[in-house]
Amino acid sequence: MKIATYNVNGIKTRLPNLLEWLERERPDVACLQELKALDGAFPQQPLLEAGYHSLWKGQRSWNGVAILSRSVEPVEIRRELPGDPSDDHSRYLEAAVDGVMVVCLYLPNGNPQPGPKFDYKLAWFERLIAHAEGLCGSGHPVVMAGDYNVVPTDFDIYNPRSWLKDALLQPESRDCYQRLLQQGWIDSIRQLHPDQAIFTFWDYFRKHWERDAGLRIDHLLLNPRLAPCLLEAGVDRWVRGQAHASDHAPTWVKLDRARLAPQAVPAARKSRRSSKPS
DNA sequence: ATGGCATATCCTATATGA
Repeated sequence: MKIATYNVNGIKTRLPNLLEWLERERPDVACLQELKALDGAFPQQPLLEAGYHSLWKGQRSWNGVAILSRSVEPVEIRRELPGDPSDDHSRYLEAAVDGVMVVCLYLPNGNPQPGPKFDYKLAWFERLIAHAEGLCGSGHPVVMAGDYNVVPTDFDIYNPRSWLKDALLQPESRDCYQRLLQQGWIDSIRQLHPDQAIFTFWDYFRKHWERDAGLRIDHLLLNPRLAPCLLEAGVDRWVRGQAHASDHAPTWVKLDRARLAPQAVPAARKSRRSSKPS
């Protein structure tokens, strides 16, 4: 099972790139961010023709997230990150897909920093940490995939020098990310490639792509139940090199669900094992 | 301190992104 996350930076403009990627890489699940489109403008039909069911949550101009699934329909669990009913940004979707809980998130960028946007980023992150705690220990296999807008360490960027004041590298942002991992989540890419600089984003300026001057900000976190299934993790870099590309590349994991450990059976139920149903 | 580029919409100008 291949699960990917891809910040498309505008799904209307990016649809040809998205369809080409889906056709070539055939992910089973794709979490998309930055749709930048209203619900009614989501390209449901072209995606169905490409073999993908969709759940989506749009918004005019900004944000917007979707979960695509091949062969099976994703079952929606929630469309909002709990904790602030006044938050009207479309940044969160949660669904069950073929036995796996899939979270698709688009964490606020937070620039300029300091300021209200950075405060919003940290507040959103705190809400995520609070909600993720329950997901982590739920006993269900869970993947939290998305654009976290956090460069976890200086090893995850070509050169931190010109980004030191950026919201993506601030100690507060990194501390939130570490606190998430401390709950028990596995950072898939880092788990399998501890010594390799891997990037998922290259900005449009100053020939960053041509120079491979990138950042790692798109992450797939696995909870302890799902972590033993991790087989491979990587970035479809070729997508970033295409004409009219997003500034992000799709990032993915391959999972072997046969490795799912049997769930702990509560003692009260376990004791009934001997009484056969008639 | 600014800008480099790309997306969107209230589109020959401005807000946002990372």
